Amino acid sequence: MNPVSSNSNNSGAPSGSGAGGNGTGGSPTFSPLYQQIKALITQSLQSGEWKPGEMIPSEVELAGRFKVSQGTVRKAIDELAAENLVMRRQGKGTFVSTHHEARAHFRFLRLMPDEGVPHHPDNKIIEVKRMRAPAEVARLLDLKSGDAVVYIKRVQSFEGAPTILEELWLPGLLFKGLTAERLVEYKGPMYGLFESEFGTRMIRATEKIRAVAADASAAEFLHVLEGTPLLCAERVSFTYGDKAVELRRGLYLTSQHHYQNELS
Amino acid sequence: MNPVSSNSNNSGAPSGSGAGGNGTGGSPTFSPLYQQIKALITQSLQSGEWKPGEMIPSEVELAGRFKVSQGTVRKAIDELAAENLVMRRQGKGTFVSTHHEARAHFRFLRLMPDEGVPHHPDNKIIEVKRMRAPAEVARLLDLKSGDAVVYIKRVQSFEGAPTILEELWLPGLLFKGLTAERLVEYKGPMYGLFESEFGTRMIRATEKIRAVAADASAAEFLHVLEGTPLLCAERVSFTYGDKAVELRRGLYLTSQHHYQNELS
DNA sequence: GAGTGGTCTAGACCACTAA
DNA sequence: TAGTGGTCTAGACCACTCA
Repeated sequence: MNPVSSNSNNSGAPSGSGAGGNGTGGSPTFSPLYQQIKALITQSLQSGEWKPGEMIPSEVELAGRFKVSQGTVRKAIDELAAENLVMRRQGKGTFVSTHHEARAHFRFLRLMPDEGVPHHPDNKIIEVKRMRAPAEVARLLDLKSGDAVVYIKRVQSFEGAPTILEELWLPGLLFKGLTAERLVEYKGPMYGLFESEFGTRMIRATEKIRAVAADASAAEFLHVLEGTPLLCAERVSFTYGDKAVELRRGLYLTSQHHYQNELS
Repeated sequence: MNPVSSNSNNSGAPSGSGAGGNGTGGSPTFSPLYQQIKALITQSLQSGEWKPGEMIPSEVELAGRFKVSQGTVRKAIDELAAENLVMRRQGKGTFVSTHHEARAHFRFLRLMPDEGVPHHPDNKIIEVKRMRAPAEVARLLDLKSGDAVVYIKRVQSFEGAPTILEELWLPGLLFKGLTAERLVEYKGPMYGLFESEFGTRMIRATEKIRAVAADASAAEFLHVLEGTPLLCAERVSFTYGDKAVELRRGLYLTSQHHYQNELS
């Protein structure tokens, strides 16, 4: 239970040479105590010991469990909160983040209406199938070419206007029971489904954005002329441990919407 | 010098009711001590007491100056560092951030080559003039319609290939001496020039991104056919106090480059 | 060796939430 | 009233930089 007893300097004693037995085994990995605590907490999040939406143990309790001061636990949790893995609520506790929240939606859905308030999209599933990963998909998802993947194609509409044409590729091993029926009947963001039903939580993502011309197929789905400029966002999403678990290629019609970004 | 003595609980005494005289005047603004310290430090940054690239006083010295503990100063600086206003360097000190650094460049230049390492662009100034702000520009820059603005148009090339066509609007009051000659002879990022010569430091920005078709003019500058899909980024930049100080409209050719973004 | 930021502790009190 | 996170202090030591 005790974290790596590296430069142990605990207990009021003035200390000098560590009483914890250091300098022996000698794995070359040193890191601050709070980083070790953070890693331990992250493990519990990843293993599902504390599920999305649930409260994690209080700072005082974790401090006792890990045999460190509350301040050290606090710094660990501070970083986890900054990374949106947990959310702190004064007077209540610290809770595991979940995609079943309005706040999380807009972290990953950056398309905003030019005027008016954001609406939730209507989803229409076009296609769901299992297939072998093409080389490019395999490379981005860190799979072997030919490994099983789930392919999803859908259109999202705002106020009745088709606006997003999206294709997704998911590792087949992680999404065994994913069917078109389940996708269709599920209301809410897809990441919520992934989190609840498949235990895979998206933590962060990288996107590469380009402008492209609508081909015949895209033009039909989005009700525009072939050649219409579309915004193309290629996203790779990661879960705990920086493991890639989703490839998504979205085509956005940006005549009434824009991709909102903050630079800081 | 002493920050607002609100819920003053300093000096080892057990304390009870504040000795600092609270509950009298009663401005309804309460904030944690470290936030007040943060505001004071930000003021010094804004006023130029410590200039970009310079070291700010040490935590110990600031703690003495503000009559608070080092931990409180530390928390204030932690947040400023998180907002990229200052940079900490262990063993050396805390330094005011500057745009004259490779690190800062890529926070605001998100266009990356699809292959190979990023290069610095060649800039070609097309036009610089003073004009009266159109209504739309005035609105976004929080000016009155008709106020003086500086207008800049330029093309940026990577490896000889024109890739970015940019228009900028700057408040005339803040950029009085800005001339085409100065822009042409200056090497490096424009924000560096703004910071050094005009004392205006860009802190953060918001961008709205769309896909558009190249018009005749853009097509000519970027050496593409009219109608070619281009990525259009409309940026509003802010300095201290969330004051808008730049409007920028960029057209990006994304056949060999992409806009890189991180979602977290 | 002096000075800086970085880590860690121990303890106090405050602000908020819910029973 | 009890429990939670949030703030603040005081002091110790570590890791790094530089003269």
